[in-house]
Amino acid sequence: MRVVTTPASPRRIGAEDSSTRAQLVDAAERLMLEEGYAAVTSRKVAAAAGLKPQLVHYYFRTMDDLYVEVFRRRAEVNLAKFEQALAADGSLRNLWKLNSDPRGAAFSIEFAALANHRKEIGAEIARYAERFRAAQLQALTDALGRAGVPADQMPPIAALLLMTGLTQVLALEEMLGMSTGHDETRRFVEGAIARLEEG
Amino acid sequence: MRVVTTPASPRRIGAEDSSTRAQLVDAAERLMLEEGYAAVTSRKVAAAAGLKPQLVHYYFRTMDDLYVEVFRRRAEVNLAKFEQALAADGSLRNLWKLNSDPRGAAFSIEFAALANHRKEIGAEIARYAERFRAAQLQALTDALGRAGVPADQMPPIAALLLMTGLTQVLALEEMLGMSTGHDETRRFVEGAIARLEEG
DNA sequence: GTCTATACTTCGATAGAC
DNA sequence: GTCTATCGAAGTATAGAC
Repeated sequence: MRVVTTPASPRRIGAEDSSTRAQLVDAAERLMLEEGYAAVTSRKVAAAAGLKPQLVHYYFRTMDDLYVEVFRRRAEVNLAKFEQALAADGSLRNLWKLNSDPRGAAFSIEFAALANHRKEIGAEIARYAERFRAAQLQALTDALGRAGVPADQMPPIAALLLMTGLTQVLALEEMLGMSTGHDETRRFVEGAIARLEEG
Repeated sequence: MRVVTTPASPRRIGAEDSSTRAQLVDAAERLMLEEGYAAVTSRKVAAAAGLKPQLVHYYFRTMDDLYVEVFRRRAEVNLAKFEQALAADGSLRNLWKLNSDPRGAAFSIEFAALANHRKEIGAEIARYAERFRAAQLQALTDALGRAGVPADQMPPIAALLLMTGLTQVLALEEMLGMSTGHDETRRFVEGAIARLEEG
């Protein structure tokens, strides 16, 4: 399926499979990680890609369109990787490990801030978040079931939200240079998982 | 104690107790919540306060100085309120309730994004986060002790990070319009707290 | 102590040339 | 299908008038 955005303006837009366009998305992604979304301006993106600033507006009608594209591309890759890793090993331990990867924390924060006041970007993020949620919930429900944990004692959705929140807060604090209690908490969670899966 | 920022420039800066200055901080806070940090520009802040744009730079040497002031003022108020509420009722139930307040989630996200690439702001946030952490950890350690939960079975720091993460993820998802499983998770946590405190 | 006039940079976006 | 010349608006910051 191919979603065609309504051409509110008569202005022409470059082809989606252009390699120049891909270079711009790459540069925007790098900038977003290194300096935050406020630094992702048409001029800086172009400079980082070694291109002229006007090209950004040839390939993307607005800067928001570029932000959405950066998010979408990265999200698709992440989701695919995640589903593949879970298919290979659906254990609680692996689910926790996959969630603990702090790469992408900076990314999440930038987009959360963007979503905060850019309706279209918020909707795009919510769509992907729901897909992640569904995939993770299925995996966690299966894993808890195998470990013999009754759903009324620990509802899978509660376990999932607890795990998601914990990994997010750990990543955020590490970005701020805070680490007190992190190791102890990780040991606690990993111990609990080991006990669940081994007996 | 009065911290004097080094006058790297000879430019004069307005008095800290000026009411005009306070109006600017108010306006900046409002803008930050409504439109995000990227919308907190000297012109917009001034317009929202009904003042001239140049006044922003009279009272704040840089925009970052203004951001830090917005954060600091709000953080001090929050911390004082929190400590007061905990002194009146230090139960687990109240600790959970205080953390569940979603007001300020937008605020946290904006500043997390800012901290991501503004060293000075990150340091300021980390300072306050450490103070919050210490106050909460003390309260939670006491409450878990009263409930008879052994520390090696549920380390207070792990419980705190789990609770903090959960409330953050719930607030963030609600901002995005997601709410699946939230009620069920809240019921689960509140049930667990009730069981702990009632026997 | 308070505010304004002004400089100069960077922004997003479009119309039109190749 | 691809890129450039150019515009008007908005950005931060300073020097100097009251």
